[in-house]
Amino acid sequence: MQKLIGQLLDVDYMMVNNKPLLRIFCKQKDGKTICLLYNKYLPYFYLVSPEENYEDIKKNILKVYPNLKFEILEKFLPIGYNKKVKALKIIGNDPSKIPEIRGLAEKFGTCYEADILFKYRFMADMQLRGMEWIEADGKPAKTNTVNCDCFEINSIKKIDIQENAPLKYLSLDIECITDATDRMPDPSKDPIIIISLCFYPEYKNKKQIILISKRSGIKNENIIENDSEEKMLEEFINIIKDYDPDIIIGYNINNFDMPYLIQRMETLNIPRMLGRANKAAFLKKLQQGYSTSIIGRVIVDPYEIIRRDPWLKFKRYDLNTVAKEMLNDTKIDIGGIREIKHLWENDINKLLEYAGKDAELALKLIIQKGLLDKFFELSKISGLLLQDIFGGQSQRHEFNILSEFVKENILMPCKPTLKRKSLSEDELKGAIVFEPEIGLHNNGNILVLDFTSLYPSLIRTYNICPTTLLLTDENVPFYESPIGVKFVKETVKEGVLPRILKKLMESRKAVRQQMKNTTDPELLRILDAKQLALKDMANSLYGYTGYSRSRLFVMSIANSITAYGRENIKFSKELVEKNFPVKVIYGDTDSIFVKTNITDLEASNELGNKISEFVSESLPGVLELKFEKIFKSFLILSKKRYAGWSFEKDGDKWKEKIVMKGIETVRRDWCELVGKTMKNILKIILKDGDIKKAAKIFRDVAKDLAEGKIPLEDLVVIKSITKSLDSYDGVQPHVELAKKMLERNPALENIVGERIGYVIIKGTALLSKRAEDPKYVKEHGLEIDSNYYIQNQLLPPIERIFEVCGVTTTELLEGSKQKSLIELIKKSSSKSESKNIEFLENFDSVVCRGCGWSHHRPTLNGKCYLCGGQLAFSFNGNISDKIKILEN
DNA sequence: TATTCGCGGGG
DNA sequence: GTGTACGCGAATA
Repeated sequence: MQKLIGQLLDVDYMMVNNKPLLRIFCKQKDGKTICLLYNKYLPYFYLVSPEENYEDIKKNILKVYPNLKFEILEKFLPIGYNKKVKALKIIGNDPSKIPEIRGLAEKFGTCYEADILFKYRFMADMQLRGMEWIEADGKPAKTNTVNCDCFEINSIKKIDIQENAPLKYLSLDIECITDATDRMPDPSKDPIIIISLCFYPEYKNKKQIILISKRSGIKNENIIENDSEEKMLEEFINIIKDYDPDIIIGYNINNFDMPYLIQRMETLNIPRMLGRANKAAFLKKLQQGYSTSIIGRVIVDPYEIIRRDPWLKFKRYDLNTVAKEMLNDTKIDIGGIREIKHLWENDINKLLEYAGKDAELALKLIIQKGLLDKFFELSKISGLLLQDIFGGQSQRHEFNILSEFVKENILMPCKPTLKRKSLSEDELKGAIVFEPEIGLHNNGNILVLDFTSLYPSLIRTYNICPTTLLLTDENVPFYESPIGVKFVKETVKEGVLPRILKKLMESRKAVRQQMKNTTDPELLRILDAKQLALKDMANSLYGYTGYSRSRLFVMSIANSITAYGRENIKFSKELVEKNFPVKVIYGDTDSIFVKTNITDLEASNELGNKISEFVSESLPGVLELKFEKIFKSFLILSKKRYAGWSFEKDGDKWKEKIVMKGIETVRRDWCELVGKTMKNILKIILKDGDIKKAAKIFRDVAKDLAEGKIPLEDLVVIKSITKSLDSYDGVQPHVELAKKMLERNPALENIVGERIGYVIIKGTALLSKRAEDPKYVKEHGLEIDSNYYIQNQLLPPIERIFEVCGVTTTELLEGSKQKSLIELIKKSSSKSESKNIEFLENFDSVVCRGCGWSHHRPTLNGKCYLCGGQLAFSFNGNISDKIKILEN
């Protein structure tokens, strides 16, 4: 017997002699992988029915499944306080037979925990967690089913070790060739020609190896030539086995490289032995996309991580853009994807360079940017295995809660079988958003105060949990939510959710404290990832209670949380306004914006702290209203859309910046000019408070546009051709341009998948037909349609900003020295809204004379899209006489 | 205004 | 494998 210590990487099982044998893959401190084998654990679930029925039920089930075992245990139901029941534990042998047995059992009562994955069933019962350390007693075992040292173990338990074992990372990228011109390559026909691999740490002193499927006499020790695609794939499998990575990385690997590799191996009849056990890599087609599992390894897709990270906002998420933004590095330019075939035949070195760089970039993103740090921590905090942490948040909470329920003898419900849309009649009522005082506020600082993690704090304060829900009249102290739902007080029984949150929030506090006491950058990075993971988990638990497919979905609980939230924020608003010479001009969910009559930063800071202290003292439980920052000027357009010039104290210095919420400056369908101009204008309005100057900036841009002084690059809009050109139904500018370009240069041949950048040029044709290639525009000296750029690109996002500052669109455009501009707009017949420019100040909405519908802005043809009736201007509810303008 | 639809990344 | 996405803009009624 020996003591084994390792970090938990993966768990699976195999059937041996009709019993499951668990295989627990762990990483030792020195980086060596071991596999622990455990055969003393069987699958089971619970059935709840009146106790007197259990003997009959057993007999009935045994008739069909004679090998099952039973126990009757005392348990608590998950929903409702103190609901004791006798539950029938049904113990099976083969985990994969459980769904079938459940089907039968469901005839006799309600099943619990009948859809917990076997590996998680085991982990929850043993209180094990993904990426946490375990200690086991075992002796060496021999098996040919696993590719690392194995031990047969008798016991296993979690132990506390902070550090992480060193992991091995392999990044890969494949290249294919196809004859098809209008689709992606097809693994049943089109070969893989290159597999490029990048290692971290190095493999046999190499950072990189590139495999190719033919011999062309390249002399390079990092290139391995093969006689055929089959041989190349076999070599690939050998390298995986030999290097034995823990993490496999690739850009969009989940939805391209992995599914392609696996399907290709299937097509060519190559055993897909990529994992640490004798089990083929497993590919599953989902509704949309794929999921691949490889025993003992984790597949990591930087594309998915980056796209889902709210802090990483880019215009596009292709590897080139992301690498440029995050690494200041780029892909190798081979002049379009259809060049691959040409390079494969004529310039293989260039192609190898290209493939090599792609794998390298994907690896760099993960390693240099520490993208996995947070996920290691999330795995530890939620208990999920690392490979499952990239899915949704609901699974993270589910396992965490299950582990707690196991400790407290509470049954976990099965996932609700999702019926139709309306599971219940009442809906989730959301948070409160105060009606904002629209416009520019710059005559008195605005203080922003936030409830620190509002929903988690509410759950803790009022002991909100399915397990504390008071369903019957009992003589115990309770909290009653504003919608009349009762939860027993923590003095009676602390809820599971409040306890989980307490743990999450208190460890976050501790981690942040620890961060203040360290300067080691490596440690700081890990600690920051940890506190972020803790914050994520705490903040998303509320969402889980209101998620209709949650195992613990109770609408009245989710509604109680938001109701408490509304109550507390309203209470705070009134308290602040009653006790201080201020006015709350806006608030959303967990924040209030307090307008003061002072402009001094230090004085504002003092007042902010005073308000925070005063309100927090009056708030119940762990609720706290924190003073967050000061806005020297604040521009609010509508609910959830504002910009401000913020000041935050950092030590004894003030840090200032422009913050924006709900106001976008980057959008796929906008050219660069739009964002640039917007930022510029907002800066001037907020910092200088000079609206006239801002308006002048706008007019200058308009003027420069008309005079052709704006660089073409700032006017380009880029869109992709996603399918063959004739399969597009409507007319879209980039599609029309692609057609044109093809006509001019038939050698382009395949344009599908290409990104087309276009500008709109002057002319009388339909807008879409006037899309043109910027290069062509330069070469032929064509004139861009400045009117289009003003009306369709600049004006829509910017006019609202000026409008709330009291500048009408008329004024905005009139001051322009380019008098003809207005004329131009008036005459332009394609856009009726342009014709209204002159009269904008005379109406506040556009109403249909037929159905009375109030439109936000005039429609293109001047007719109501609901009933086809004529539109008319309306001011203060009165329909204007100037209908003629529309009809002209 | 509500609701559905389709797409992203990759070769 | 006792399972499986999501969020958003555009189009449509």
